[in-house]
Amino acid sequence: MPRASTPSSADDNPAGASASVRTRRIRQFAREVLGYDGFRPGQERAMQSVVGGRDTLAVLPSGAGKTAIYQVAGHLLDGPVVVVSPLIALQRDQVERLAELADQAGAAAQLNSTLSAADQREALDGLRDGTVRFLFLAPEQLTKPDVVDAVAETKPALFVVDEAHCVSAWGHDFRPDYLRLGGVIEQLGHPTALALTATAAPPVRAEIVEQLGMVDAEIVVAGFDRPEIRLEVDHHADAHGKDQGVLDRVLAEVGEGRGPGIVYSATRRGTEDVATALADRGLRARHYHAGLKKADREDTQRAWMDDELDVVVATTAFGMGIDKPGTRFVVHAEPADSIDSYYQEIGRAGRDGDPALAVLVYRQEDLGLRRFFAAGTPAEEELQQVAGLVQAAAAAGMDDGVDVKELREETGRAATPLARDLNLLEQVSAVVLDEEGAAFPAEGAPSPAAAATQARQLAEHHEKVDQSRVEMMRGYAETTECRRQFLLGYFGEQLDEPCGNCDNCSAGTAQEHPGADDHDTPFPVETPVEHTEWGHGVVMRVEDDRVTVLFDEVGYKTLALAAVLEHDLLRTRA
DNA sequence: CGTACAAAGCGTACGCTTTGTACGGTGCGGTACT
Repeated sequence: MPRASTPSSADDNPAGASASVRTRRIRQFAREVLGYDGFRPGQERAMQSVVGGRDTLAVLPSGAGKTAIYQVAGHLLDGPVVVVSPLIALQRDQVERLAELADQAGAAAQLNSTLSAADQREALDGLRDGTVRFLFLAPEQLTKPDVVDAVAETKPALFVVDEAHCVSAWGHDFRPDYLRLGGVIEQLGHPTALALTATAAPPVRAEIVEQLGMVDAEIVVAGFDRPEIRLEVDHHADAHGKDQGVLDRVLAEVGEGRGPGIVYSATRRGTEDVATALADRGLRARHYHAGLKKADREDTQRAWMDDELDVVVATTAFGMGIDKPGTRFVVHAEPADSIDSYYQEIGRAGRDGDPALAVLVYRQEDLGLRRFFAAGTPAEEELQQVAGLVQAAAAAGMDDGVDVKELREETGRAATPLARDLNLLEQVSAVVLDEEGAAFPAEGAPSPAAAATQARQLAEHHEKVDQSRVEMMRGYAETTECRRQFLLGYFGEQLDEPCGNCDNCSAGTAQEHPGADDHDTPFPVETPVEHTEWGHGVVMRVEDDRVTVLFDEVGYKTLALAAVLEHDLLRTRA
């Protein structure tokens, strides 16, 4: 693999080359190596940005060729490409796909715990000697100093975070190493950073940019609308009627030849019940969730891909990396935790471009579970106790720090909340966690009481935002306006006319309402505003009698326009 | 927050209602044990 060590001309160094030279080389690579005769929306702009050495966040739909964006960089830039990918299965798929192009684009390798120690060493050696151009790994790998050192030595040209919404969705509690990627990028000498995702609402985008420490980031957003997916919501008052409603919907779709499809349920138990009921009625149905044996999960996924199933009934465990273009419907037995999640889940239907259906079978009470998952700000006393124990251990000269196991013995509480407490304290710079997860007081750490206050405030902020995201999900379920206008508005995209392909448009309840350029609206979409109580925000959505604002501190709020005007609640910011 | 299932309460002997309580999702990596 040729790697120019000292670029001799602009042509050898695309990062320093003029935009027109970059354009020429990108197009040449796309045509000759990838076999493209054109680009998908946003794709070339993202390539330009990355090859020009600029940090980039690309929000592009699945199937829009996100992989090609870093392939081109791997080809045109001097240095390897590190790709952070959330699932080992995804890493494996990507390595296999790149292997087909290995001659021109350079070999790819993965680094994870399923490999033997020898294979892990081989991957890093390959990166070092230039035979490996693309290294795929999970964020957890980058908590190991020897991995970071080995990667840093190779002076990577590009640091890619694939499925970058995970930074926001999983970073806070579930997989906190996502929040440490910004530090890793710094340790690597800040190579160009590229974040890729299919769905991210404006606040999620902002968080990705912030957490990764992206500098002057170019944000490319394209192709959000999926007009081929029909949007419907079925309302039910009682639990039994809702269960029946789910079955009826699936039976009708499959019965009339409009399968296969996915049913999403919020609980593992739910997936089993629905799959059993559908199988009893003669459908080829299986359930899928993270509690099943690995072999069963793999076999269900294989059967799904091989057209052996009418329906998979699954929790959110089923999805990322599963791309079946002929999926005809996605039925939700419970609402998702946010419109971000919902849009990603229904986006698995109709990827072939043919008509598809997304139905939310809705009961208001089902939002309770989502509210529960969004809740859980720890008590300040609890945080203070943990911060105090970490400090006391250090003061007593315990060089190994304090780990969750010791905290469990000291406090008698469960490991999960303790790990969450430590992560919160880390985020407010009160403690530092080493690669083994042991906690030490941070340099210049605030007192345990002050740290606890800050950590509680941070958790409270996350909770408010998460709860407001649940509320937006409710808004989608209960709106009588055009559902597609609602969805796209949530992502900051305006659809000027009602879509004509949702239940509200069909029923005639979706009226045309004032858009962004309507001068009668006191607060047009995207107006920065200031609320007397909630502070800074941006108008996301305008209806006849109300306005939805996304506030920095408390997330989404829908306000009655009459009350806003009467009490002067909102002011336009310059 | 809401549900399911168990335990206790009711007021008169087994069947019903009320109260209590546990549980709910996503995956990496490493370790213990076959």
